[in-house]
Amino acid sequence: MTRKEQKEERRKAILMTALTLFVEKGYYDTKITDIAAAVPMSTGLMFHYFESKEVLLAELVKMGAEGTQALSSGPAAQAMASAPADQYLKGFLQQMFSYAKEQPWVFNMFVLMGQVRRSGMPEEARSLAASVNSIDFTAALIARGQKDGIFREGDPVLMARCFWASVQGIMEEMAMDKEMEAPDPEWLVAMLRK
Amino acid sequence: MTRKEQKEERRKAILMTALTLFVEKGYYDTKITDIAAAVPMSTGLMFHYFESKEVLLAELVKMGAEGTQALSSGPAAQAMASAPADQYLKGFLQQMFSYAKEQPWVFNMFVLMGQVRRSGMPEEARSLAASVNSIDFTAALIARGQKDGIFREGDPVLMARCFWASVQGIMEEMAMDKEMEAPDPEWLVAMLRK
DNA sequence: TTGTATATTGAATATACATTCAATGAACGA
DNA sequence: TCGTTCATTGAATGTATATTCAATATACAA
Repeated sequence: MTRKEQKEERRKAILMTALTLFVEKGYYDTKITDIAAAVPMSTGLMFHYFESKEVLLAELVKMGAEGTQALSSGPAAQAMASAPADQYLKGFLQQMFSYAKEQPWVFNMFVLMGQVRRSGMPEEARSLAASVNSIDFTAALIARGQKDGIFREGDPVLMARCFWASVQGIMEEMAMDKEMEAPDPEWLVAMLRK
Repeated sequence: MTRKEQKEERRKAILMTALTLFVEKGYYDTKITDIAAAVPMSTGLMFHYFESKEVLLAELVKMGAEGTQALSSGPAAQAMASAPADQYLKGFLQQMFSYAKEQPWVFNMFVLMGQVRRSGMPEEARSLAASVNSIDFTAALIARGQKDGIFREGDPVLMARCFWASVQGIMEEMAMDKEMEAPDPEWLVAMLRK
């Protein structure tokens, strides 16, 4: 393995460790030394890999943004084009909730993105996260569901915002209590149903 | 007005200012100087009224806890005993959402309580907020709704947690975007309906 | 093998804030 | 009116922790 690959690995290890801690304890409560100790590595070395804590967060958010981008253009987006709106959303949630245990980082990333977008966090990360827009996509989906007569009336954008805000709330709850069971995705989709 | 009353007034002003800022910018991003400037008052004077930032937060959380307590034992609780479960929950949400504009502090308090309970925050406040338990109350309500055949099957406790987590998510969204319209409470109650 | 670049460490430094404090002003009781 | 107590200020201090740095070890290339 080349030196560059090694470094890349190490960076990933730091990113994943930080992600976990940020979601578990919050950004401000997670000290650089906490991350370093968890990786593990010396405090000083952290700055060989990331120039600051803010940049580390921004990097995570960038990953999250790219992932989200990929999701809404990749094969999943194709599936959406064909599947009924309610089925698509249920499938998405099913996936995300099961990730909570199998691929915690995907789940944590989702939670972090939401947190960064909302609560007080460094501005760069904030605006990066805010630029990710799953609302328009979902609103379009909801509008289609309304045309098909399966979703209730109402402003699709507002409905989409409420839908994701609810998902966010539940995921944060799950993140803070690892024992908590996932909800039935149908409960959430029922918010939208006629 | 007596000296003591004056002091009490001033304390309340600080508490309300802090509440707003904590919800708008987050606890850690809100500096003592920000609160002082917003009240307005000198930085040093803050400590004449509250011995520390943590205590200030704890005080707010205590208020919130008492308020919640009052809610679940006061006249509202009586109403609940008689009203159908779905009607009760819808009424509660209706109230809370309309407070967002008329009595922002009630709304903000609700948001703050949820945030403190979850994300990384000083331990004293955390445990205070965690001690407030609206879950059991709601779970009982849901169980009754299930008996009456209006709510879907499922663990009432899990359903209650998901319900409040969703409400929390939506309220945080509303808190960060003051322009956002409130959802129709029915959307949320629909999570529970059969 | 040797020299150069990179990785690693932990202690030293810098900084951002919370908190303290000495001084001043305003109210209030005697 | 005078003295005592509380309110208020802004600058000084203390502290936590992010960040830097000089020193050392390790890998790699020639």
